[in-house]
Amino acid sequence: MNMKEIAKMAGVSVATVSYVLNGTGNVSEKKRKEILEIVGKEGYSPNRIAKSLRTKKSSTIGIMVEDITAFQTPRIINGINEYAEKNGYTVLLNDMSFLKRVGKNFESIRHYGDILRKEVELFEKAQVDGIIYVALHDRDVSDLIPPSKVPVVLVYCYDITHKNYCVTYDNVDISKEVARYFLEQGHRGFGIIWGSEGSRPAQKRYNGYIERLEESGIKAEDVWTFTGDWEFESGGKAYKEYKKLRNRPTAVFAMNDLMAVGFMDAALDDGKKIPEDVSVIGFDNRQECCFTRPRLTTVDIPLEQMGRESGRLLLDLIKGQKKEEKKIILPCRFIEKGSVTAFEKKEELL
Amino acid sequence: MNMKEIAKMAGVSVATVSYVLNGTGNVSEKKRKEILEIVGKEGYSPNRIAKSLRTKKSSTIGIMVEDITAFQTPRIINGINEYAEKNGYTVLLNDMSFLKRVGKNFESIRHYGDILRKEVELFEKAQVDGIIYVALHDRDVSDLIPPSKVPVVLVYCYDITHKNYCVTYDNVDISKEVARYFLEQGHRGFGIIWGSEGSRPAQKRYNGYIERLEESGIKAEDVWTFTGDWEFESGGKAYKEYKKLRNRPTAVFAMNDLMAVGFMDAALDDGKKIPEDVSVIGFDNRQECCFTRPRLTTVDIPLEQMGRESGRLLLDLIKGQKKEEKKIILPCRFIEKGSVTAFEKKEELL
DNA sequence: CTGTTAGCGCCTTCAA
DNA sequence: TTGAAGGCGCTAACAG
Repeated sequence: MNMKEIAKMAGVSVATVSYVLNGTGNVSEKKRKEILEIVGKEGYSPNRIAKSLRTKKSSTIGIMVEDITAFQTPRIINGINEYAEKNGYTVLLNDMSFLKRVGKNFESIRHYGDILRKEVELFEKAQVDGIIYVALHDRDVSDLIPPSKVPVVLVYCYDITHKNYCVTYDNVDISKEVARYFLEQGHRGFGIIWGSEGSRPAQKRYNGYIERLEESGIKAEDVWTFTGDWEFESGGKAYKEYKKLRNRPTAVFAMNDLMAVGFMDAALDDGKKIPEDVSVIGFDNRQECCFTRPRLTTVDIPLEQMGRESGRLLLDLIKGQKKEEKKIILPCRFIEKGSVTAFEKKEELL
Repeated sequence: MNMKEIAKMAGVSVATVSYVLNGTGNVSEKKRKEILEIVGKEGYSPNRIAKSLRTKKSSTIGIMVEDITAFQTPRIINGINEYAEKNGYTVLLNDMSFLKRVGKNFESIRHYGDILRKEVELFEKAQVDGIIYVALHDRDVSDLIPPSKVPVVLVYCYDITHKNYCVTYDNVDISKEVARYFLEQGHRGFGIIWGSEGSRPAQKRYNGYIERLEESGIKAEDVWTFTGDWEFESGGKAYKEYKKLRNRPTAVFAMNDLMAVGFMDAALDDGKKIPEDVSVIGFDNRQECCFTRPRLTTVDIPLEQMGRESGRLLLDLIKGQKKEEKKIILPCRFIEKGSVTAFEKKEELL
């Protein structure tokens, strides 16, 4: 079934059918209805390939994901896909499987420039109208993504050169929220387990946490700090250091769930009670950590929403809209579970 | 840059260029080289859209996933994508987000026939050469997937009518392996927590488990059985029943990780020690369960491999190969962790 | 061995 | 308001 046949059935020319279907041109209401009826009855819809060839638009966007098995990726794809489909776009997926290739050594992804170039080319050959790049780890990816003829939006990463559009989440406010929550529960001794050194998200989480604590009169130098590397094992190392302290904080904010669970695991192995002896809050709301005992209080990143917003941004860019702001920042959500104890006699502790 | 320009530069006709690029037709070695050199220098590659329009082949396969946030989906996509890309195919993704729509009530997916039809049509319009359908839950999906003009392969589900090709994993052998492992560790009292009634995978897991136990002289009627519904909560219910038993088995095989963890959680809440008081084995190797205390001994499903094999099968079908066998069954892998105790004096227990 | 040419299905300019 | 016709880039007869 093609336009020619529809036109014949309706007794009009293909042009008229095209006008009706695309809402271009002026067609009398009568013919319009006749044509639409036939189109409906026949279940006809234009051949996208032919249309693309003609219009140089494919109504297709490409999603490049650094690794689809990374915890954040599926929810982000979910958001993108939802938005794209709702707007008549189809999604091409490309998974670069970087976890297998580089393990945890994210920086070495830089050496895979040829793969990235190849994938972008692949997408361009497939005539995608735009590209969304979903990172494996929240980090600076400036100059990583090769220049492309079509618009590009980055998700779950950032670009210090501000050359690229990116969609990310807010670290500062939610870290303040974490501090506030600890304070509200009556905690007065605080610790923080850093992600890797030099990480911007880590710096922001630190800043937010400390700022809120300082508001309540707690000094930054009184906050116990341990620098980890985002991995489970460094949570255990953090606990070893924690144990050496004279005044052990009752409230520990780990900058991600893996370190939080590593810390908890080591503490439990050591016979400590959680949350009674030490309370812990994580970050990421990873599925891996949803059945720990106690359940980990944590922070959920708005991944679906990041997906949707990146889709929206990309489609706007495709339509030629100019965007002043290169960065979209979405708020996180605090997830209260069971890894923080509440002190009843809050006043006494002050 | 198009073929015409390349042809002009090489002083030949477009047909010759096409012949060279596609390896069709006979072209003199000399012209061949000249053309390839120019193509290489210009970084030219044929427009896929135009090619598709002409050949009615898109070198694209569509993946329909019932839900990309289901635990098995990303690894399956990973396998498909890897195989497809290696063979020059591009992947279109379509996520139907059924978890949001139907929750755990998988059977009601049947009522979403219109969505399925729409998605298949969408893929057909996009001219995919074949479709892979990835289910949310391992169940019978016969007559669920609307007929399509292109080959279809189902993954992580089955079709009792044998109309469709499907790729799945072996339940029987691995369940025997579970029983064997318990026996080897010296266990002599056994239990099993069923998935939902009427589930084929559950029946097979039961059969394998029991068969191996019977080989060692344990009678089926002596195996404590509880019927759950695959969910976390039913693990807790199972524990309540378990507690009422006079002769409590030391070895419990839960047919999935969620029920296993639900059981463990209830047991731990009740002051029991795991694995000392009761040992547990799960099924699925879900990420959600990787940080329980103790770590859950379980069964890993070969998801990436299922993805790769479904890709291979689909591409073979696209090329017109006839396949005798409608079903590909891949073996699972036993994952030994810490939720099973070993009795030292195994002989005495016999 | 190589070139000419007729479409694939659609959009869009131009003319009526 | 409508229709005729060219062409998007490519493939594959067919002719030479």
